[in-house]
Amino acid sequence: MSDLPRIYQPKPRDVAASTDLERDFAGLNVEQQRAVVHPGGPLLIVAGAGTGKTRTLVHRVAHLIEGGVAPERILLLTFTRRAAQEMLSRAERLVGAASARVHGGTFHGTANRLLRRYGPSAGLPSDFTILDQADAEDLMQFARAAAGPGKPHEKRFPKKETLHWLYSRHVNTEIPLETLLGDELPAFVEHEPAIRAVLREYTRRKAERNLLDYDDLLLSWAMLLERGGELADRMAALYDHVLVDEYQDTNALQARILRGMVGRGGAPANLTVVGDDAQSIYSFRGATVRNILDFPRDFGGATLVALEQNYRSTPAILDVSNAVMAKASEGFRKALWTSRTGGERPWLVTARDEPQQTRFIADRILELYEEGIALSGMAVLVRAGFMSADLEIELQRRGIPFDKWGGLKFLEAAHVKDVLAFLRILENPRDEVSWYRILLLMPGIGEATARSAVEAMSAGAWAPAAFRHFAPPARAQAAHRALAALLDSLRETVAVGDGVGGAVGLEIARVRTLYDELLREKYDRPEARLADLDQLQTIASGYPDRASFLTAIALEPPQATQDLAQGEDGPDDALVISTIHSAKGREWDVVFMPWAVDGYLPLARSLATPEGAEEERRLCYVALTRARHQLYVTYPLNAYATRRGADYSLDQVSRYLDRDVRELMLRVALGDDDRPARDDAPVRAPIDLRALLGGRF
DNA sequence: ACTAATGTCCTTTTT
DNA sequence: GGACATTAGT
Repeated sequence: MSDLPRIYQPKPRDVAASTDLERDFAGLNVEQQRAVVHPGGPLLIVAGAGTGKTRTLVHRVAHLIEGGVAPERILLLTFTRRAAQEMLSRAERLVGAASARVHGGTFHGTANRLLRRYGPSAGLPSDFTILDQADAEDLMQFARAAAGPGKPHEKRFPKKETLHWLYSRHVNTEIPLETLLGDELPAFVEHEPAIRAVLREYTRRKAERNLLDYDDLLLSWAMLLERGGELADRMAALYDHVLVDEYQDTNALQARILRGMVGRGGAPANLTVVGDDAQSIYSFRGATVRNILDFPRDFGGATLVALEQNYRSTPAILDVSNAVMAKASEGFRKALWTSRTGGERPWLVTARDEPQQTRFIADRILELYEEGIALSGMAVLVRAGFMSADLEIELQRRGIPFDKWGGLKFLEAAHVKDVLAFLRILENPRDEVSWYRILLLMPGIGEATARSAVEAMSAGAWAPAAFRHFAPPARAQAAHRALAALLDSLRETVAVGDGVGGAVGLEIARVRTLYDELLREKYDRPEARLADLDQLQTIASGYPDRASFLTAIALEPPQATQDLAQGEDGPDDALVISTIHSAKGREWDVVFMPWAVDGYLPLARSLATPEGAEEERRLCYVALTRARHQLYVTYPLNAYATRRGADYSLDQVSRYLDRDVRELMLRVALGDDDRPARDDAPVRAPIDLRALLGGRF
């Protein structure tokens, strides 16, 4: 494509890197250049969608290295590890292999790395296990049972998910517990003492079992820095420059970490943050736009650069996006512009019902494909994972390959978690949650037997023998024997395969000699689940050892099949189906946005607060601005959401597509034959009925 | 006393 | 389809 920035193109070998760098630098606009050459001290780049934010960051990294900063003394914090990798590989084309030494990753991944190294001097053993959210909630369940209110729940007590949400929210936002309870969960205010007891118990159990949840990773990092002393100085001295992408989606805790990592001892805070308040969509995780808005205050003397020239989308798409944000209630007022011209108005397609909406999208994808647009150049963006179910079936039926991003169910599936539980107790025999999970799988072992088994092991210092010598009731004896034998054989596998690539895959194979049988009994159609386990095995074989596999799977879940597919089948051409959240920072030639109805976008649940509704608007904006050339927004006229008690109909076009927005779009109605009827000449209503009605008196 | 089977409600977004 | 509560069955 001719309008691709040069930086995307492979660098000819015989051209010196610096020549490339200079030539490309000239292709940046004035604001981008300012950001790139900013010497030091805090820098805030407010970058609208598609304004070359990534390109600017890449150049800044390259510029720093060219200027003599050692690559390993640069830290690049991004939202996903993949984003970091993409930037670093682009930087490599500018300054060569040196950029590979730049430290890049997510906040959580970086916390993990630093804590394994510096934690031991602060009483945190380096072999901690990381709990993902589901694990953390399971552990919360145990804490709830142990420290919660007495057996009969006289009054409703919060469930494990709610307790975990409360804990996480408190840690990430630093809002006091009592305030959170009063504002968000007033029904549980009276339980505050019991809730505190449960959270204490939760924390105690994590410490006792050497477990860290996602929040602990950040919290420990922050606290090590804030405690001061030699350890903090050494961590802060690791980096000369810190760059943070997607700053609008960071939270208060992450801001604390940054304050600790830069500008220690009066040195200039060499911190660059990039973000767009209009794309802040992670408040449910405690992110706050305040981080961006307060940046100049938090880091004195900050330089501000605003990028507003859009290089991604056609003016027609940009106009619609801008119109959606024009009605936003707060935020930096800015409008993206482009020097390009042309482009068709985005379509607003009205379908009769969901099946017709689905058929339209599938039809259109095939048409565009035949016109020469690769499937991988198209994406379908939805508010929530379940909204693409019908489309996925249709695509499968028609043989259109697709990758689904976000809402990855693979690692959450019960059978995958079951198998992982075996690996986890090998890695950390004190992992009570995994023990329970495994024990309850076995026929003849129920809750009571599992509990006494865990107690016996705890008494026996979690040694392998403690389980072997546990005496189960008669009905559970066969199960106990089989499980003990498997665990013993797994420990042998470890001894043999230690340090050998593929050892983890072998362990999984060994686990499956027992587990596959259980799976077959439990499900009528186990094939799909068995295939998942095959895939898990393949993924695991790529890791050098069990510990790194388990850590990777908690921090950076493989993006479904695609990480795998790239190594095996080569570059498959596949359509992308993604949640809007997971589409952040990406772009496609053609974007479809189905379900543009009130209730789904905005999602009904999010409307409880005005802030929630505003975030949904930004979500809509993020989706629209992913499109380069063509944008199709669709909605069905008749659809129903089945909800407890009152089913409600989804029959209103999304409130964010108000009249001003719709006038910028091409109205298309689908007929009974599915043929799109374009209304190419939308006229403003020639008569004003309101005025006529009112004029009678 | 314990496990297995049945019934009921709910289903956002992610490190 | 899954998590949780309840009931049936051993």
